[in-house]
Amino acid sequence: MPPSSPSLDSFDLAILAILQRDNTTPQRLIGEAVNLSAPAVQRRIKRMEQTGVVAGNVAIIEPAAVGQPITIFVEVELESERTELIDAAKRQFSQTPEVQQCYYVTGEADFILVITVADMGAYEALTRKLFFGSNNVRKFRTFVAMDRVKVGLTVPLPD
Amino acid sequence: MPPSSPSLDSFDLAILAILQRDNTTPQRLIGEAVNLSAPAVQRRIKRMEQTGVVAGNVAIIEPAAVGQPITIFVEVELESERTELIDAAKRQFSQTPEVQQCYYVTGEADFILVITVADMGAYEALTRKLFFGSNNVRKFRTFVAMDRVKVGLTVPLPD
DNA sequence: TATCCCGATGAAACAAACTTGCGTTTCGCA
DNA sequence: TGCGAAACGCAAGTTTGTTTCATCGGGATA
Repeated sequence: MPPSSPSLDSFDLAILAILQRDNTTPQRLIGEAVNLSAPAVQRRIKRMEQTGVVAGNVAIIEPAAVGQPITIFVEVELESERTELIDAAKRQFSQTPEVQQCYYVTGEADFILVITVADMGAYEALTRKLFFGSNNVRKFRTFVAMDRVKVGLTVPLPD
Repeated sequence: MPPSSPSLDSFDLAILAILQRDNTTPQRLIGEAVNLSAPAVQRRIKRMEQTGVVAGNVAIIEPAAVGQPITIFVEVELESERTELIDAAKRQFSQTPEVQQCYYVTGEADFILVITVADMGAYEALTRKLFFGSNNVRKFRTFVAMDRVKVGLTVPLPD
């Protein structure tokens, strides 16, 4: 459980705006941009990492470059919404590497998945494993991405 | 346009696996993990960044910590699929900060959006701007995320 | 088979960035 | 007015990133 965050001031937000665009930016440059010394920047970053405001620092890999050029969305509807079955589904989706993102949602579906695969054959095999293999999936709808218009985990920051 | 990548060997893939989990890992440690010297690691990373295999280095921000606790999926169906209108929609979605991800897809919808907002009021306002404001949106379906089961841009890497 | 060339490597030197300690300032509150 | 907590900047120390350079194969060619 992340420690509660004591709320962020405008310095923190300005720092976050930079880091979520490029976290290799030197603290010195960040400092110049926000009018703070490098150590001050460093302390704030450290605090936000410890409190969970910054959830991670990662390199973004181009899927096509590593043989996973196809992105697919799937809406999954379950037969039963018993808690244990929901949890079992969450667990299975989480453990599947091809499932890049998984959300439990309200509405006409129960889950929405973002899946990354090498080709449609791989997707077909995955559906067999994840959906047909489970007798708790009532149905699922597939959307193949023709264009990844905007991709990222960037969050809009308040002013 | 990213320069073509000459294909990656097992060293590159091992390095990528580490970086997409934590890109603050020192090159020295990466070197130990993959049996390479730090300079060798550094050259490979640099090359992969230049060829576009590594598309970015970013901090992941917890949306709830910056006042955007609600994640919403939207399937958007357009009235017309004329190229210019598609492109106009792509442009508008790309420019909207609350639209974190946008995909142009095949199937029963034209676009799938991942949206981040502070509350349902903000979402309602956004729908007015993006969908009702445009007379090219035939309909849209909303899915509110109750649980962000798995989030990230991690790509499965070949062995 | 010998030779040349190319690309990648590791060791070491170097530069840059990160991190810590410390004295000072600021600000809220008694 | 005085006290304490929190944050600051500076400067020193440490770690990390980067460049240089000599060397090591692997392949193509003669």
